[in-house]
Order: sequence, then structure tokens, then C-alpha cells
Amino acid sequence: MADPLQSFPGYALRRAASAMMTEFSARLAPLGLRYAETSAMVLIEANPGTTASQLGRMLDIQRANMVPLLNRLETAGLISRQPIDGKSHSLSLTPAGQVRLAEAKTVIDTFEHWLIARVPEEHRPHLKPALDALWLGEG
Amino acid sequence: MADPLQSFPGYALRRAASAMMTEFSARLAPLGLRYAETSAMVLIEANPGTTASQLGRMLDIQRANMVPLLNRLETAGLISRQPIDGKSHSLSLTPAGQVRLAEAKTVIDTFEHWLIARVPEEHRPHLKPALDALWLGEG
DNA sequence: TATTGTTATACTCTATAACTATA
DNA sequence: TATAGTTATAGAGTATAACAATA
Repeated sequence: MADPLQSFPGYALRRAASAMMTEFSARLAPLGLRYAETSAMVLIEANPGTTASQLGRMLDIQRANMVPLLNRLETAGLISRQPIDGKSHSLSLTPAGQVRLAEAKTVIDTFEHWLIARVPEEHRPHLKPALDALWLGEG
Repeated sequence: MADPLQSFPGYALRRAASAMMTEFSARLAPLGLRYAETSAMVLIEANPGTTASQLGRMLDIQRANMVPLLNRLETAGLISRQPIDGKSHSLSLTPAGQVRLAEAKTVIDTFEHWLIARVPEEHRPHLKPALDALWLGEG
């Protein structure tokens, strides 16, 4: 079976990301976390007091879609929201959230090492810079 | 704002794929095609007479999810299904489908060149092999 | 006037289970 | 017994429009 799609870097990018996210999701599942939730918790820990809107901009998630995501984390007792002014809310991890994130971080580290190890050594140093150019590059 | 996520290749992979697929979808939209539909048409052209199940395996799309996808293409008059035996169906592009795919291929080529051009030259030759290792590599 | 949080809604892709008919 | 096509359904992520309240 001929597969002309395999010649396209863009197709390889999509298939690789899809395969890796499936694997990552499976590894997070035992913790009861999705990867979008996990990335939000990582950013909240690194930026305590940040707001939903700021978080959405960093994660490229629409403001509207942050609402159910943060609701789930709050309902699970992993984050708390404190009013800053009458409009914004300050986000922070609860003690339970800190514990859960610590567990998630070991999953992340193991996963990231596993991912990199799949890449042949001669290409390894080039992967991240190449990917960064795709999503961070001038525009 | 601290962004620890930016240190992870896996995160860069997801963001890069997401950004590129958004761009690719936008370029295909004027043709009335989604990228999943477009990739199916590419494979049908390269493997005339193939079946929905074979296609699904190549594209890593569940058999069940191929049904509405192929229905849309058939309704749009871009593909046709011919019974092989009492069970399988042979897929092929209609003349209109061939025309549409030719248009899509120019979009694909322009897009793929644009994508690669975003990657700094020294990393460029390494991107595809690295990505291939991630989704095609031993397992 | 711009921003925050929110609701409602819809679309794309993906995943699973189950059924019928056929190989 | 395994496979092809199909239906139904659900989940995850994403997108837009609109609104009230606040900065």
C-alpha cells in the first residue's frame, strides 16, 4: 500500500503529536488528570496568583474554555480561586493540588525522557529547536 | 510570567502540531475540505480500489469514524463506492474528486514548504527523521 | 473602552461497544 | 472465527458570540 502522506513533514508532525499525546494521556489517567489540566496546574504553581485569562493566553486556550477546566480542578479540590478585585480571581494550588502536581511531575519527567529516547541520537538535539521555531517563530 | 512548559519537547510537539494544523485547516477551508478528508483522498488516489478499513488502518482512524468521513466525501460527489464482494467496497475518486484533490495538492505543497521554511536551516534535515521515529519507531 | 469571568453552543477528532452480514 | 461496514454514543479539545460586571 502506497502512502504518499509519509513524505510530508506536516503529516509526520500531526501523527507524532497524536501518538505522543495518547501515550501521555494514558500515563496521566491514573492520577485522574487530563493533560490540559496538568499544564494549567504546572503554570499555576510557577505563577501563583495568576488569573484564568492570563493562563488561557499562555496555554492558547480560549477564556471560555478555561471555565470548565478550572471548575473541574476546583471541584477536585486541587486549586482554589480568591477574588483579587471585583473582576479577577487569583489562582493557587491547594495542598492536595501540590501533592497531585508533584505526582504528575514525575509522570511528566518519565514521559519526556521516554519521548526523547525514542529519537535517534543524531537528531535529538535538533527536535526541540525545530518545534519551537514552528510554534514560537516570528509568526 | 514563568513558563516551565516551554522546556518540554513533548509540549513543544503538541503546540507546534496544533499551530500547524490550524494553519493547514485554514488553507484547506476554501476548498470545503477538512484535513482528515484530504488525507483520505490522497490515499484513495494513490491506492485506487482500497477499502474503508484499509484506509482507516493507514490513517489511524477507527473504522467507525471512517463512515461519516467517507459519507461526506461521497455526498459531495468526490468519491464513489463500488461493492467488491458482499462485504467490502472499493473506493475511488470521481472526476470531480480528482479535480478537487489536484487543487488540494497545491495547497498541501505550498503549506509543507511554508512549514519547513519556518525551521532554521541547521535543524531542517533533522525534523522529519525525528518525528518519524516518534510515530513509526519500533513501538 | 477594554478586560474578566461566564453561559451557551457547535464543530472536529477520537474512542468504545455492539450489531449485521459476509469471508 | 475473523473481518467489513455500520449505528449509536460519549469524551476531549477547540471556536465563536454574547452578556454582566468591573477596571
